[in-house]
Amino acid sequence: MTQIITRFAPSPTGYLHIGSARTALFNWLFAKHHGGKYLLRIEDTDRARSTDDAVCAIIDGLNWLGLIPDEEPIFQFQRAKHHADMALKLLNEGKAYYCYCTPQELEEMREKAKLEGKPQKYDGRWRDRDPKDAPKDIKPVIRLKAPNEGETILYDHVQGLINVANIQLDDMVLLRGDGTPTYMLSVVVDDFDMGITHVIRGDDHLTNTFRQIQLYNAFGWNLPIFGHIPLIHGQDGAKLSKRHGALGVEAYRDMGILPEAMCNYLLRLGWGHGDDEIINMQQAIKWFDFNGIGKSASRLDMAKLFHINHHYIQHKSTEELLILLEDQFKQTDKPLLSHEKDRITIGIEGLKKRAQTLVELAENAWIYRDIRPIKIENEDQLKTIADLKEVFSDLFQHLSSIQEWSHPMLDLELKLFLEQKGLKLGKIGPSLRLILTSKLNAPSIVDVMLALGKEESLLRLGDFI
RNA sequence: GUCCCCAUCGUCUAGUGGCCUAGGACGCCGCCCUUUCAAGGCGAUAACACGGGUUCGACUCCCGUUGGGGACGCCA
Repeated sequence: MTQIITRFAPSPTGYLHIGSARTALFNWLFAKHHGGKYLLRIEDTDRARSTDDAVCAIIDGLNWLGLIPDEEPIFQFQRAKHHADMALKLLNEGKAYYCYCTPQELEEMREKAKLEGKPQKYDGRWRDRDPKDAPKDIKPVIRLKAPNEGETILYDHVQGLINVANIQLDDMVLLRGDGTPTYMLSVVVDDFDMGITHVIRGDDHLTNTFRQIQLYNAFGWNLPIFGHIPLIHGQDGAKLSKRHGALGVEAYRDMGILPEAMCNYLLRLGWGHGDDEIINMQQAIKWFDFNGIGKSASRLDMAKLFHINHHYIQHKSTEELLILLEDQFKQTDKPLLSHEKDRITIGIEGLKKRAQTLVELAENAWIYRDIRPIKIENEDQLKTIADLKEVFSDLFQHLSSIQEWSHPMLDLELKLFLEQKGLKLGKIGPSLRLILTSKLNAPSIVDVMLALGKEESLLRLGDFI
């Protein structure tokens, strides 16, 4: 049995698109599931649009998700010479021909076809024409002499059996006028040379596949197995675009999404395994296969992504979370100090259950950083605090006398204090929380005091009496 | 316009002819817990696009309609 080899083949014209990321994930999982190899090929044959930045962005994105290829990436453009030779080979074998059409002619052809209600395609006018008729001033392209009757059949492992009448497919360009190979040619030659056994890619390539099959046939090569996965749409069901929100995976990383949450979410978008929702990568490798892939397009749902992210945050260890937090804070101008880390370590439980993203976690964690004196802008809040000044002064004394700064003790002493004063926590709670954290919404007061420690708690309280 | 694909709660999905009074998850709503915000617990609402067949029996198979999507480049 031959080893299974899959590939992810993005064109480096921008960030790693969220849909592409899922394609990469599926290829990676499929390969791992079958004990095969997953390769990366950068399709940079469009020299005008390909950039090094995009290559970096894509590789960064894949690394972030943990989708590391099993071999060094292949850059398609470096193989252009070989691709061109393969086109020439077909030409010599009479399976391809020179076409001298101008772009204008092609344009007219399409216009005409549209008006007549015919498929928009090249009409093959140079297919059997004598090259002696060739205009001298035009650099010809090489086109495949594709069959113009019968049909091309694809057994797609996701979509099932599909066939297209060859009359619908025109003689595609293999080599451009400037001698560079087109995508269609490069893909087929590379997939063949790389020994790709399974081509898993987006639905948008489905029609290309029929042309590519014709090329495989012209070369006399065996077909790989194809699986075309449905596209990801925006909330409104239309093709995912900028107005639907973030497209690049790096934007999700910047939002504070965990890579494992991203993978889990992407995995469940278009693939299912019974009622399972939270699936780690080990489990996914065990379960992933064509049969779980759905046939219909799915919509991106941020709420669910956030929910899954929340789940993964809850299950991170304190150590891991602290590293992630340090990372978050590196992006601000105040790196995390060691005593701040100590406070956060104590308060982490209260923080993380309130965070759906790392960004939120970091924002919430600010209450445990050095932010004295606490700034409160709201006049009403300041007034309420001022009105309670005596109570807080007494509370300061009360807390100062506590020897054991522990959760049960603080809980007890706070209750005791309120009882003595004949107060409900509702009366002073909001103000106290403001004094300690500057926020109206935060973890419980006892948790906050515990994490801050006695000294800092009293200092913050002292600032307001 | 031509060709191709798709169609279960708002969303992601389970369901492969009888296990379906259609299951789970997210969201939404309600209740409980609660010093706030969360988290958590409990509960509710909610779907087989439509019309024909096939069959003893269709969410499941077939055909059509409608709706949605994709592809029609010397882009990838």
